[in-house]
Amino acid sequence: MTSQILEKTYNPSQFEKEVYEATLDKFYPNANSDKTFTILMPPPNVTGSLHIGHALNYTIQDILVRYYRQKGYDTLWQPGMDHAGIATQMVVSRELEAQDVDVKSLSRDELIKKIWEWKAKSGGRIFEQQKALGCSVPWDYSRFTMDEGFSKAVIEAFVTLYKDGLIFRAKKLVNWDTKFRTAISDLEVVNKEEKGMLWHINYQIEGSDDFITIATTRPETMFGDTAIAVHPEDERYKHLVGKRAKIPYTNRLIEIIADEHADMEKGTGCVKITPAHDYDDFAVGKRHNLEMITVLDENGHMTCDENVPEFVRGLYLKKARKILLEKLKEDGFLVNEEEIVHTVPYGDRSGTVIEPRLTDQWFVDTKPLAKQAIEVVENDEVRFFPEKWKNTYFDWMRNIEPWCISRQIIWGHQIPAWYAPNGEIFVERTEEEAVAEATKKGFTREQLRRETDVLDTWFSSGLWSFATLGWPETNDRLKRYYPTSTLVTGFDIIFFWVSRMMMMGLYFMKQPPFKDIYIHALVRDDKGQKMSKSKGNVIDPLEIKGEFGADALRFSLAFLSVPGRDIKLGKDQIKIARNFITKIWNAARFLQMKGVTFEKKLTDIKLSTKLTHWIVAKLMSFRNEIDQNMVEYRFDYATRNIQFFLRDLFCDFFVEAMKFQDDQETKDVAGAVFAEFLRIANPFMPFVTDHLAKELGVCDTLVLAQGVDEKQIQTSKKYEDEIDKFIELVHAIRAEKQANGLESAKYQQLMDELNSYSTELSSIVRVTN
RNA sequence: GGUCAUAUAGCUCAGCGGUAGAGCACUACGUUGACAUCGUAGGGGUCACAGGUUCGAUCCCUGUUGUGACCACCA
Repeated sequence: MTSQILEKTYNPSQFEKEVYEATLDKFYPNANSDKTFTILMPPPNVTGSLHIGHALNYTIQDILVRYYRQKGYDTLWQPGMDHAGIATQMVVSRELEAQDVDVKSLSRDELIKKIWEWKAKSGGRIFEQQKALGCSVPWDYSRFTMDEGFSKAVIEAFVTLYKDGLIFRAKKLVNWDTKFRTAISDLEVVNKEEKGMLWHINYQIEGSDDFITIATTRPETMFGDTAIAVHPEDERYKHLVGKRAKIPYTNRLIEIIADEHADMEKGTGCVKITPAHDYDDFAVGKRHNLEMITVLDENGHMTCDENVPEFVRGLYLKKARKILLEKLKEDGFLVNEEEIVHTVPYGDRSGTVIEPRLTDQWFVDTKPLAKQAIEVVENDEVRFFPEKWKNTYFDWMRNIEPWCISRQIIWGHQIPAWYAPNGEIFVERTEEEAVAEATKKGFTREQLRRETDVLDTWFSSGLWSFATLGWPETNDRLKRYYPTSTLVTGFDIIFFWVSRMMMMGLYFMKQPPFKDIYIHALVRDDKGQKMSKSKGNVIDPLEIKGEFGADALRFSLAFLSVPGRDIKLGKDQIKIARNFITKIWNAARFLQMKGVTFEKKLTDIKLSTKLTHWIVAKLMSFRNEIDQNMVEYRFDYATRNIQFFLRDLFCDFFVEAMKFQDDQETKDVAGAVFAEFLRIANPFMPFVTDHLAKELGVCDTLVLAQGVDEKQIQTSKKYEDEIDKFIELVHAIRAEKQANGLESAKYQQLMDELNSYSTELSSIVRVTN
C-alpha cells in the first residue's frame, strides 16, 4: 500500500480544516481511564476577538491537553465564555447609540434583552477562532457565566457567603466611575502619573483677620471639607489647633485639628479634610469623628444643596473647578499655584477619572478566605510556574482588602437581596424564600424591594473551577475533575482571577481548584513593544495562520515561551517555524520516494546495524527529554528537542546516511522512527503531523496514538557512542577539506580513520561534494 | 517609596562553579538520489560595571548602573 507522493510544497491551508474536523470527536473525555488531566480554559470575554495573547494561552493549553490525551489520560479541557459585565454593557450601549437608540430610555429588561441578542450574534465568533488554532476542546461542554445553571451557582455562592458572614453591606468610600455610574473594585483602577496643579487657598480663621492656607489639587471638593489638619508637632500652626476656619463662599466653619496625616514637608503643611471624597481623609474623619459631606453626585457633578454655593451647583466637577478657581483668584483666596506631578486614578474600562465616593455597597470579607489560599501555596500544594509569581500572589493576598462586588449596572447576576421599608435586608436564594422570611417579621411581599445592583463579573468567574462542572449539585463530573490539573494564564490576572478562584474553590470545595499554575508571558512585537491597535503593531493570529499555517504559529509561540521572559514575536520568527515544518514535510517526501512503507512498528524490527541502533536510541532519549520538559512546563525546550531530533539527527545524519545504506531494515526503521516522531510532535503541531500520518499511511489520526513501549526495544549504548564519534569525525573532515583541501595530509589521515568504521557510511562525507 | 525580574554574538535568546552556545543576519562554497522555505564550512562575545567568596566566577554573594513589570502613596 504505497501512498501517493506528497505535493512538492507544504501548503497548510489545504488540509488544516479537514484535519481538525476529522478529529473533533476525539476531544471528549474518556471515562475509561483512571488518570485525569483537566484544564479550565480561561473564559474569553463575550466581547472579545482573538488576539495573539489568546493564541499563546490556547496553544500552551492545547499542547498540554493533547500530550496527556495521547498518554491515555482522561482529559477535560473545559471551555466557556464570560459575560464581562461592564465591558459588554459598554459595547452594546455604544452599538445601540450608533443606531440612534436612546439607551437611557430603555428599561432594565429591554436592555438585557438587547444584550442577549447581541451575545447570540457575536458570541460564537471566538469559538471559530479557537477552532482555527486547533484547540482540542469538547465544544458541547461550553459554559457561559450567565447561563441558567451557572447563575444558580452564583446565587448559591452569594447566599452561602452572606449567611456565613463573609459578605456584608456597608457604607464606605468606593472607587466611583462617573461615566458608567457604578462602583468598581480596586483592581479595576489604574493609576497614571500626571502633571497637575497644587492650589494654595486661604481659609479665614474664625473671629480674626488671619488666614490659614491649605494646599489642594481638588479645590472643588472644599465644600465637603469638615476639618483642616496640621501636624501635631508643626510649630508653625500649633496655636491654631482647636480654632475654626471658614470655607470660602459657604462660610461653613470647620475645626483645625492635629493629625499625623498632615505632612509638614508637603504643600503648606495644612491639609483640608474631605472625608467623603478621599481615602486618607476618610480615615482621618473616622479618627476624629468628623461629619462626611458629599458634594459630588453619581455623574461627577456638584450637588445642588446648601453645602455648595449657587455659582457651581450642578456643574461637572472640572467645569466647577475652573469657575471656582477664577473666582477664588478674583476674591484673593487663591494665593499660590504650584506645578506638581501626582498620580491620578482612572477606570480601566471607562478611562475617566475615578472619584472616591461614599455609597452603600456589598463587600466580600476576603481576609479569612485568603488565609487558606496563602497556606496551600506556602506548603506547595499549589505550585506556580515560574515560581517567582508566588511572591506577587503572596504580596497581594497578605495585604488583601475587602472586595467591593456590587456594580450599579444591569448586565450581570442581580444580587439576591430584598429590602424591607425599615432597611432590613433579606438575602435568600429565591424571591419566595425572601418573602417567607420577611413575612415572619411582619412584612408583606409588596413592601419588599429587590436589590438592583449586580455582581462584579469576577465574582462569577471566581466560581469557574467548580460551577462549570455542575456545582452546587454534586455529580460525577465534579467529583472526577475537581481539583483540576493545571491552570494556564497570564500574570495580569493573578489577582483578578487566580486568587479569587483559589479563595472560592477552597471555601466551597475544601480543596484548591488546581495543582499547578502556569503563568505565561506577555506577547510583544519584535521590538519589545506592547502590541496595541493604536501603535499598529498587532499581529493577528488568523492572518498569521493564513500566511504561515497554524502549526507554525503554535510552534513559534511554544518555542519562545522561555519562563520569566516576555515573548518578542515578529514574522521572522514564525517564518523560521514554517521553514522547519517544511523540512519535516520534505523528509516525509524523501522517505516516500525511497519506498519506505511505514508499515512496521519499531517493536517488530530486529535492529542489526549501527545506524539503526543509533537512530532508535536517539529517538528514545528524545522522547524522554520531551517527557521531562513537559512535566516542567518547558515548552521552549520541548520544541528545541523536536527541532534538534528531526533536523540535526534524523535529516542531517540518518537520512543522509540512508542514501548510502538503504537495505530493508534501514527503510523499515526510517518509517517507524519517523512515524513515532510525528506522534511526539503532534501536540505541538497537530495539523501537519496528522495530515502526514494519514498521507503516509501511518494511521488516520495521532490524537489518541500511544507510543511504543521502550522496554521492548533494545538498543546499545555502544553503537550510539560509536556513531556519535563517527559524526564528530565527519565534521572534522569536512572542516579540514574546507580549510586545506583534499591533498592535505591531515585530511588523508582522517579519511583513513573514517573508512575503518564502515565504507558505506563513510560515503556521507561526499555530501559536501 | 516598596517588591520582583532582567543585562551573554549585530538581532532574538539558551546555558553553565572548570575550553562560551543556538537561530536569524553576515562571509565563502555548493544544485549531491527530499528540502535554495536547503546544505556545508567560517568570521564574530572582557558574558553591563565594581568589589567579595573560591585553586578557579559569565555562573554564587554584595553594591552600582541600565531596562522592564507590579504594588503603594502623594493634600
